[in-house]
Amino acid sequence: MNREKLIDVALKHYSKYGYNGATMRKIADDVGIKPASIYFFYDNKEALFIAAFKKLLDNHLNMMKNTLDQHREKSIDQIFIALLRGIIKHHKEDMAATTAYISLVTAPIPEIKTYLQTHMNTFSEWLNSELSGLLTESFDDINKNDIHKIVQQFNIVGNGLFWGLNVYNDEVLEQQMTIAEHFIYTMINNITTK
Amino acid sequence: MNREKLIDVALKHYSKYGYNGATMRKIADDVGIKPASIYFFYDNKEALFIAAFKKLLDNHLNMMKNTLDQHREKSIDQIFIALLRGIIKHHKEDMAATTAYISLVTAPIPEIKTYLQTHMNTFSEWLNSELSGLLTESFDDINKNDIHKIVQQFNIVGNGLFWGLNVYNDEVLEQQMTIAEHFIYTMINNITTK
Amino acid sequence: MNREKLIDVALKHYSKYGYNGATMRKIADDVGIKPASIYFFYDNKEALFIAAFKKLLDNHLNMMKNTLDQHREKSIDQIFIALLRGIIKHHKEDMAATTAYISLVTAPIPEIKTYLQTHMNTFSEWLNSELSGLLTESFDDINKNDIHKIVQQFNIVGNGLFWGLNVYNDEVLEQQMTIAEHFIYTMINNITTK
Amino acid sequence: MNREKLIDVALKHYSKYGYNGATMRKIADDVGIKPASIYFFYDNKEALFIAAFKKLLDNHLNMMKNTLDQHREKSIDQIFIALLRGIIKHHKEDMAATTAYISLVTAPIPEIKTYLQTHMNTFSEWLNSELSGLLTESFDDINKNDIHKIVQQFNIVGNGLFWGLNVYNDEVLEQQMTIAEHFIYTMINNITTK
DNA sequence: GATGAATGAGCTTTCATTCAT
DNA sequence: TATGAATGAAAGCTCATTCAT
Repeated sequence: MNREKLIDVALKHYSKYGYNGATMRKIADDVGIKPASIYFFYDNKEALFIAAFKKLLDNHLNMMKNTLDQHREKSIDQIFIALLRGIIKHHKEDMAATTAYISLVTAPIPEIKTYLQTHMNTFSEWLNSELSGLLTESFDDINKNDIHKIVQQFNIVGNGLFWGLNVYNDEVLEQQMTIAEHFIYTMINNITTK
Repeated sequence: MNREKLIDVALKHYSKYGYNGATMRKIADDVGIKPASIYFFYDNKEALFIAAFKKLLDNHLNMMKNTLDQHREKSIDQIFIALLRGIIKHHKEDMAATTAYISLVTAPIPEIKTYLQTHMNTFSEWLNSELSGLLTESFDDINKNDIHKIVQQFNIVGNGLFWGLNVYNDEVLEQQMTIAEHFIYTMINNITTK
Repeated sequence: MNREKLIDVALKHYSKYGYNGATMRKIADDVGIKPASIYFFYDNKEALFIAAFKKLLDNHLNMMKNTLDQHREKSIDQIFIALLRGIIKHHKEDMAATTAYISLVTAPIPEIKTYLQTHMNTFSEWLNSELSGLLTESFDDINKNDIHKIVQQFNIVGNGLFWGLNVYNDEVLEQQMTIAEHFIYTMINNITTK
Repeated sequence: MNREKLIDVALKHYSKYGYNGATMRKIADDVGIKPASIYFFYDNKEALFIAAFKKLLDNHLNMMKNTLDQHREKSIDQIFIALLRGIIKHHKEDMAATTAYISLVTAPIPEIKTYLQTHMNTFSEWLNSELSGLLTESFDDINKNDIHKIVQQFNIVGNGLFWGLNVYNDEVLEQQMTIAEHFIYTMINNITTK
């Protein structure tokens, strides 16, 4: 279907050329239609990209939710590690989406920035509450402060791996993933043995 | 001087609007000259931006070198922490440069990508060798493998803070910085007590 | 139709102002459309002019072919004279095309020069073979060498009249045409009475 | 000297790129000065080119005068042939000047066109009167009408060779030159044997 | 004599968008 | 649904020219 295809191609071009570099003509060419035809589906360029970014962020959120659901039955450290691996795998598999995602941070459309901000908050809150829930379930006597600290640690490591994705080659990235795993083990172990 | 001013304004506009969104006219307006005058200093748009990006990356490297030099006499954990704080402070103080830096990763000019790659390698190697040197000086019996591991851990945390810079508000960021400090202490402590 | 009209106007402006002096804006104005619209029909300025020059040279060739066909039944000297008169008439009637044609010799676009060279060869060969055929039909015992000589003489006179077209006024030109006629008669007579 | 060098380079660029294609910058580069410096020697672009064209046309006239003077003592047919050979040699030796000369016919500056017209008349009158003088000296009883006819014939052949210069290769051109010689002989012979 | 710096005007071209079909 | 044709606006860039030094 064209509506969907348009969004995918728009994202691809956005990740390659930026918002102003992604032109209606090139997108239309890539989809196999004429530029004028895009306007049947979307009112204008901005509307097309807002739809595209919405999908991008929704995908990101859904991926994390799915990853979490698939590993819910595992031990807490395995879940944390699975989430980290999920982040990396998801972004590696669709680097176009990943660079698009990064570019959003510097997007020139105000509405996009607002939308991104909202998404970030939603995502943070969701992750925070999910990880908190998991930790409470696993450790009876864990206090709120420790939970908060562990979640933040997870965020730092997750973000560190994510940015590394764009900066290092596969080999270095895998080394960092291994180190991150050890880090998770130590983190969880610290709670247990307290 | 106009040559220098042009570069700064170009970076500002790049960080705000991306490469294609940063127009010669707007840059010229901002500098206070006419668009045609830019071409007296730089052959074309690409040349201007390459010069700007070069300066951006050089600044980044110099900042890290200076930060390190200023804290060289301190204990190893204090140096690591100072570097992390230096990264954050430097990027916070010039967010325009920081978003420009991030955008470089998705820059549409091939020559830029190559230049960025080279810079990244230089930077990584420099950081790696400096940190390795510091660790060897501080701990007589530390082995190569452990050094490598610690450097990578530092990279993860540094990158995590860096990306957090663009995603979280000041409060959360400060929390993460505190956590990162604890992390550094633990890391160094682990070596000492081995 | 605009595609055709564009070509004609482009030629007119080329003959008046040269390649760099013929601007897309002025051509568009003359056709009655906006500059941007030209790009719907032709990829760029060069493509437009190449199309225009192609038509110019094709017209020239066709005109010569038609002139010849219209006079084929006449005596050989009358045919030769008709061709000369045809050349002059055709160029006089469309001086814009004629000056455009002359300018092609000094055109700054390499592709044009190549195309012109090819056309010139095609034209020369066609004229040579046609005139040779006519001469062989008219004179049983004429030898190859003489044919070649006569064709070359015709070329000299034709070119002489053509260049005179751009240099002399109508009166002088008509005198030269009369002289050229006498020249043709003498030339043909020489064969007959050999 | 720069004034002279400027003119030569200007002509070269005019012959290559046309009036609008010959830019002050490129000319300055070629001469080895800065564009602003041209304005010390010539008020503006038009003044520079008018000076250049003036020199071009003067050279042409002088060349013809010299050629004639060098061969004045020869027989009339040899003089005519020498003039034709002189035209070809002069133009072949400086094709840049030749194409510049041709381009003048289509020059976009009105003042140039007027100047060219004047030159053409001067040149025609000079050639006419010189050739008439030579013919009168050589043939006592030649009448005015015949003189006029012969001069015009010479013009046709001269112009034919000249245009051939731009259209044919060296081999064909030499063939045409030979034919032109025969033509001159016949022409002169016709008078003698009348 | 020469030029560094600057600019108004204008160039070719691209862009998002429109609208009748 | 889709597009051929068109366009206003603006892009990057070049040009001839000026002028203080």
